[in-house]
Amino acid sequence: MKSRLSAKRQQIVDFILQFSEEKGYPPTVRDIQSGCGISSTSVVDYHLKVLEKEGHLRRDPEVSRGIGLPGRAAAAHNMVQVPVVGQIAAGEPIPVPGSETWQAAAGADFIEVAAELTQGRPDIYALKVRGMSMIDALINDGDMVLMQSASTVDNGDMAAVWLRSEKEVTLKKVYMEPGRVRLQPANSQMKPIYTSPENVEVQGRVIAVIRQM
Amino acid sequence: MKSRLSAKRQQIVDFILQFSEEKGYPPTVRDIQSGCGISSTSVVDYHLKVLEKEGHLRRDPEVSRGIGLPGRAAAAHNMVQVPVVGQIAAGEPIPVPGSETWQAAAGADFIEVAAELTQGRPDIYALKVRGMSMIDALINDGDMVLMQSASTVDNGDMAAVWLRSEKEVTLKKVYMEPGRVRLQPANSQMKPIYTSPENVEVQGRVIAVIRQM
DNA sequence: TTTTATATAGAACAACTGTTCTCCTTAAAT
DNA sequence: ATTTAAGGAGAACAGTTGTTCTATATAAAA
Repeated sequence: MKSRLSAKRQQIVDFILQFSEEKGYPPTVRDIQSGCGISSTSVVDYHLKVLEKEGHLRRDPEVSRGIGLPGRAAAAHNMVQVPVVGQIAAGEPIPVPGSETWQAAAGADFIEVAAELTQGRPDIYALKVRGMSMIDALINDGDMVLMQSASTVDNGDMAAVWLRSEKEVTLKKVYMEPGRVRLQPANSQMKPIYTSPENVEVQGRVIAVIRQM
Repeated sequence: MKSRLSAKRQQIVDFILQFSEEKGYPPTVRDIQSGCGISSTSVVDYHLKVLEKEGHLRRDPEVSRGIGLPGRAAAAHNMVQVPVVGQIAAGEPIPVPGSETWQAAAGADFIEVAAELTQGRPDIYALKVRGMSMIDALINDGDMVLMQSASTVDNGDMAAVWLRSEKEVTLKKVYMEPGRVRLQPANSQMKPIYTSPENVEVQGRVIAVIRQM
């Protein structure tokens, strides 16, 4: 379908690519005209028509900047806006955003993270750690924790659990054992905590930790 | 960091995002108008102006479809490709990429991080932590450390230092004190190490730590 | 009540933009 | 020499599109 391109047409394709990358939207016919040193819009249109027929690009008729280069959709860098819904500290349950509360939390901020980090999972939110109570999870004051809402977790998942009797939230690896729950700190030098299943309430799964100096 | 949006404005941002993804180019004011059920173009323009002032999008004046969402189509500005140049372990100096080695490292991987994390600093690279020797810096096996090349650091900076006599690299907060150097673990419960200035060789400054579960 | 900030409408303008029409130029093929 | 194909130039048209002006509505603040 695609044939080799003449110098001029290759220049046009290159220009469209570069323009799109730089500006975030495709060029107009006249952008291409001045960008490639062409004297008339009709010449640009002529080349674009050929390029489209040969399959080198796609045009939406009568749409301004309606030019698309194949394969550019996949090249889009994926970023995710993650809402920072609150802080996590030892003395209180973590704020889990409900489906509606999601939008409502006043004054909420966002952090941008690579989609790679969330692995496409929905309902991700972030918490800023306050205090040093999570230090045995290798998480320090000021760290940002990416969370996924969950009431249950798989064995070995790092999770935020609320300990009812201690009235404390903690980040630990959770292991269900016969008759009890083992909460294992991320720091293997530290000893696990054992407690009853009734005492633990899983509030979310830890997706990632980001610490900025 | 961006503030929360009203329902209508959130709808507009969502529409721009979806439109851009689908079509490959941003919508016009009138596309947004019909797409969001707004009765006048001036209302769209009004909301776009607010959204731009609040930093939720960027507009190129008098340019058709001149709307750009941060992190999406024109993501090149908001994302940074950071090369993962190697691993960091206790037994060896960290591999610092030279200006030319930068491109040369065969099979080098990259991680995409938000530009927010690097704060525009150049010469950032990443190291994957091997082993548990950095655990007193609250850094675990498998963590990704963002580094900036540096041979000197400010007092209190978290840095990668090579201890000559111990033949060991470690991540600590560095404090220059009269006649000695104090290496303070990030975990304040742990005791600092004191050594001579001749024994420490600063290899880089820690910008951020990313841990993925 | 008056004022102010926010949000919505409708209309209109001027510039932007895709498209098309006619008229060239060049080079190879017939 | 004539034809044909590919490429180019200039102008003009009509629909598109960003922008602005004026007017209205609502709710909070003074």
